[in-house]
Amino acid sequence: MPWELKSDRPIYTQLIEQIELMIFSGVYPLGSKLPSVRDMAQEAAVNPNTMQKALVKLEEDGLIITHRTSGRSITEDARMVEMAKTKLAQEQISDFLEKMQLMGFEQKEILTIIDNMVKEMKK
Amino acid sequence: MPWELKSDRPIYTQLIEQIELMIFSGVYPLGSKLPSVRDMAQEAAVNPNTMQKALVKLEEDGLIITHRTSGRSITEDARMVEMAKTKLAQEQISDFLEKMQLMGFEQKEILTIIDNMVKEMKK
DNA sequence: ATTATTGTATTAACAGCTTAATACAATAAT
DNA sequence: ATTATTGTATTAAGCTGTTAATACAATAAT
Repeated sequence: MPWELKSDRPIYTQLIEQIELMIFSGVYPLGSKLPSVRDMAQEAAVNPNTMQKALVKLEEDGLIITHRTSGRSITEDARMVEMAKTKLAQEQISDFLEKMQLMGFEQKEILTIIDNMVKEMKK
Repeated sequence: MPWELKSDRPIYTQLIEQIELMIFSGVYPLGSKLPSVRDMAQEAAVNPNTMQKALVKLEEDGLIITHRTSGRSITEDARMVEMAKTKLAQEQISDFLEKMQLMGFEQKEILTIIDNMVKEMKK
């Protein structure tokens, strides 16, 4: 998964989101060790300070543990990860539904549209 | 519809999005006159320059027409509005589905979740 | 013990967004 | 004709995000 960074939003927030996704989807398994700030920064082609900022936030959220001089690792608390994942999913869904309704789509319409798109993707 | 402006993204982009929604949903009907930049800025509690920036972009996209000294109005080209609306909707849906899949949800799961949420909303 | 690697902190510079205060140009309203 | 309203442009200031270059502190590796 290449790092996809656009310029329309702060980079560090995008880093946070993408690292979250990698945790949720198991790219970084529970308890696994993360690369160093410098390595992750280089891989994402951003400044170490920017990556640092993202990692600090993820630590505040409890998804990442910092071991002062031996790097960082993903938390081993599966419940915490699951909760964060569920919360994000619900936000995604409600934001999406709200916006579609603001655009004037009926709930029934929305379901139909998604249904069709999912069928398309299965092909 | 109160203006909802967060500080995590440029305000002018949020203004663009919200005005688009108002056009798509008919709050501003086709051909109708928009308030002046100054009035809209005051209503949204932003600087006139910021509102101006958003309106200029909407004009570039063809959704708004500028009448040099007598204000702006929504385009009367229903086809153009419909196309912009469809394009936005498709972006919303594909972004949403992509993110849910990155989080590790199966397509079937996603449909079920949305189905349930829509049923919830109907109550 | 020494070295390398880790996270962390600091300072400076630059760019973009936002606000503020004006000013100008065109024209609708009077 | 005059006035008011419209969009537009300019300049300055402040803030945040980003990069860059360094330095420090703690400790794992040797």
